[in-house]
This record gives sequence, structure tokens and C-alpha cells, in this order.
Amino acid sequence: MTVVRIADALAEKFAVGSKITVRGWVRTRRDSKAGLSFINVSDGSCFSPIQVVAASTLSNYESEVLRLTAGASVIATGTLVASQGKGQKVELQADTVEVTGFVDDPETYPLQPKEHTLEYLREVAHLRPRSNTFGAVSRVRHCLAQAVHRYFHEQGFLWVNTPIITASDCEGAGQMFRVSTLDAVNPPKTEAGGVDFSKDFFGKEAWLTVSGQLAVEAYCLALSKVYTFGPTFRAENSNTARHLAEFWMIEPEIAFASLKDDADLAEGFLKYVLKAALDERLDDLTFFASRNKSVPVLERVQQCIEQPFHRVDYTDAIKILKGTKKKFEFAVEWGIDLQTEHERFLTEEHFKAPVVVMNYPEQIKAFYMRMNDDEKTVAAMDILAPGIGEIVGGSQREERVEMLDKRMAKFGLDPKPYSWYRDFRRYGTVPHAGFGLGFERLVVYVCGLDNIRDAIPYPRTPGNAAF
RNA sequence: UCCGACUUAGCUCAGUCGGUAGAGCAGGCGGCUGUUAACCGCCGGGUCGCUGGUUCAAGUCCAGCAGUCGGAGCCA
Repeated sequence: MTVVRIADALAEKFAVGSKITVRGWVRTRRDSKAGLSFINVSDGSCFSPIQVVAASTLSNYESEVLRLTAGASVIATGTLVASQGKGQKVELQADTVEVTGFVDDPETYPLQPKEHTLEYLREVAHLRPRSNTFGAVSRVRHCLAQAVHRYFHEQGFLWVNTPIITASDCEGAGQMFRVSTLDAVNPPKTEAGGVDFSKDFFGKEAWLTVSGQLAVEAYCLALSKVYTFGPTFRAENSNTARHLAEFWMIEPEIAFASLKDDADLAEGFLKYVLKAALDERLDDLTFFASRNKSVPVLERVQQCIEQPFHRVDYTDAIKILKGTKKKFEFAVEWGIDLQTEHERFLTEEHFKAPVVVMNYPEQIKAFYMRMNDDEKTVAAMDILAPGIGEIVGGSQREERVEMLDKRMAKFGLDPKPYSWYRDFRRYGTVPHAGFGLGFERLVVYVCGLDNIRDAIPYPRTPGNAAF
């Protein structure tokens, strides 16, 4: 007896007539007085459940099969046969249906065979992977993650695991989560009366990382093409559909590279992983398309793969925004940071597609971004996507030590903790660039979700770390 | 954190002018059918988010609190 994935059984990787065993969880059961029951069983390997046909002649038919409800676990063995009914090509004519686990109190089983709201499913995050939606999200997420690693590997990148705990408080903007083993109620004090962090685990203050970029630059400037892909933490009190306190970020960094190389990399990368999702998870994407009528999920992904991304200089984007009749809440002037309403106009109304905005005013971007020759803009780029806004943020890094010093002074940064970062510019500096991509935002985009909390198994947000 | 909306059965929701609670789905029982989130009938199921106030009377009006959602800021 061969135990098979339901995906393989439905894809007819086994000939009709084969004896197979499937194992999974009951979605629905329908009884027929013709002397049989239809049990839809899912094992998560694909979107569709398999239809198990259980005849009333089974020894446990009355005692067990008729008691099966949504959520029960079963092992069914039988013959893969062509279906007599409509709706599926093949089904499993069961010789045995072994019940592994019934559902305790079926009336209160949280997942019923009906459409639940995503808000409700968040309250049962431990069971929501059994829902159609979250099963599909999980498969697409996995497919994208695999494609990320595959793309970089094929392009000759090395995956670098930068630290999750960091003692460097210079990782950039963003509130950080403290990592400490000190007694929070009665911490050791210094003579001045402050907390004595020299007695803490690392002998100094430590936090969870908000970005692996500065650390990965070191590896870039030795190994040429590198990337990080790991958890990232922001203690910002952000309560939106686009923010998580714990999320996964992808940060490639390339040596001997310009901003254009960076944008090319980001575009090629996005197209590759989107194509993987379309090729490998069409069943799930089709479901998302039918589920969310307001977003053309399939067309959007296809368009993204096939068409070159629009590229526009920040200065020209400002001209576009100033030239439209549309009224904005925030006035448009050269020098402002683009507001959500501006980004939405560019992606959703003007270009109706992802757009790369490049060369931002230096005062609104981070200190490490490379100063352009105009001395007014830096070599930064954001990729904005319809429906989610900023999906990629990147830049060419400032590789000239004098210019870096100037920028740090301008930002009022103490050069001391950055001395190691400065070393890269002293010892064989090269132009280099990179970007950051929020993995969950990518999942949101591909699946046409509305809320980033549905793009990660157990979302962490202000006031919520359940499960 | 700011602005707004919402919170009623296991789930999705209705509830009129303030007069002590309803439907569909799910569950149980029965019927029917190679069924497709099947269908038909019957039955069980409620601390109306919490606290306080107004009133003869509050799911309904008022206040505070909590949670959720939408928008904004911050960002990926």
C-alpha cells in the first residue's frame, strides 16, 4: 500500500486502478441513501481535497464513518478510480477508512464548512491553516521562499545569516526590542542611578535586529553577491494592515554595482519569484482571484512578470503629481517624502503598474545612501506596487569615506560606533548597492490579501502575541 | 499614537419608535439523493463586549473602558 500526497493522487501521478492510501483531515461529509458517503479529505498538499467514497458495507460505516465531521483525521486506503460524479476527475473508492481522531464537540469546532472572515480566523490562528484561505497562503508563501533562495543561488549569491541579536544601536531608524536577562523589576544600578547594563548578558545593551544590511555589507565587500533572508523586528507602535512587529526581510547586497544595477536586480528578482508562484501555485492563485473580486490577482501577477517596470526619477514623479488635477491632502513640493496618497496615485492611477522611483532628495533618506553628483539627491530607489505601496526600498551605498563622514555629521551621528562600517571605505572600497524587501508584503501582493496579518502564521502586532 | 466605524447563538448577520431575542449556516434526530460548502422537515442552542448612568422599562439612549476593523503617521 502506497501512502501518497493528495496533490499527487489528484494530478494522476498514479494510474487509475492503483491501490493507494491518503491521510488527512475531513472537510465535509455527504451521505447518500444509495449506500455510500462522500468524504472530502485534505492533507494540505494542494488546494483541492480528494473525494473519498465510503460504502455502507465498510465494517465501521455505521459506528464511525457516519460520525465524521469537519476536522476529523482519517487514513483512507482504496482504489483510485475515475469519478462517476462531476467536479473531480478521480476519487478514492475506499476499502478502509480508519479514523485517527474525531472532533470533540463538533458544534463548537471553530472551522465550519463555510466562508469565515479573516478577522475571525486570526482568533483561531492555531487552526486556520486548515482553512482554504490559509492553506493556500501557506503554500504560496513556501513557494515564494523557495524561489527566493533558488533565484539567488542560481545568480551566484551567498545566503548570509546576519545576527538576530545585536548590540549595535546604529542599525538605523526604528524602535528596537530590548534583549536582556536583567531583573526587570530590580535591575542593577550604576552610581549615577541608571540601569547598569555592564551586568547584562552581553555586558552591554542589546536588541533584536531591525535590519541585517550594515552587517551584510561586510560580506558583500568580500564575497561580492550576498543576501539575507530572516526575521526582523520593529517595536514601532504601528497599527496598520501593512506592518508587523516581527516579519521576514530579504536584503541582497551587490559589490561593484550602481543604483541601476540595484533596480535591475530587484526587477529581475521580483519577476522570477512571481513567475514561480504562477507556475507552481496556480490552483491557490485561482482561488484567491475568485475570493477577492476587487483585486485582479492573476492579471496583476502576469502583468508584473511580462511588462518592464516603469522607472521614474523622484523629480519627475513630483512633476507628475503636481501636474494632475487630483487634490491631495498633503501638498506636493520637491523635497517632501511621498505620502501614501501620492504613492497610490502613481501606482494605481497614473502608471497602473509597479513603478521604480529613483534618486530621492538627500535630506529624506538614510545617511549611508550615496550622494549624487547634483549634491541634492541620493542614489535611492523604492519600488511601489498597486495596493500595497512600498514593497522594496534600496540604494547605492556611499563608498567614499569623506562623503560618508560628511553625511554622518549632517545626520548628527556619533562616528565611533560606526568605525567598523567606515572601515569598508578605508580598505578597498567599491561601489555597492542593495535593497530590502518585506517578505510578507510580497505574499500580500501575490495572494491579493488585504491585511499583512494573514500573510504570516502567527502575526505579532502591538498588543498581540497570542499563540 | 491620531480620526472614524463596529462588538447580538459555535459562525455570518437582522433586530423598526426604548416594551425582556430572530434568520441562514453549523450541531442532533428523521427523510431523500453518485453527492459536490447537497437538499427537505423537526429539535436543542443567548451574561446582546465590560462597567456605570438615564428610564416604570435598555440589545436599542448617554459616558468610560476593552477588543476588532478601516484610514493616517512610521516603514519593509
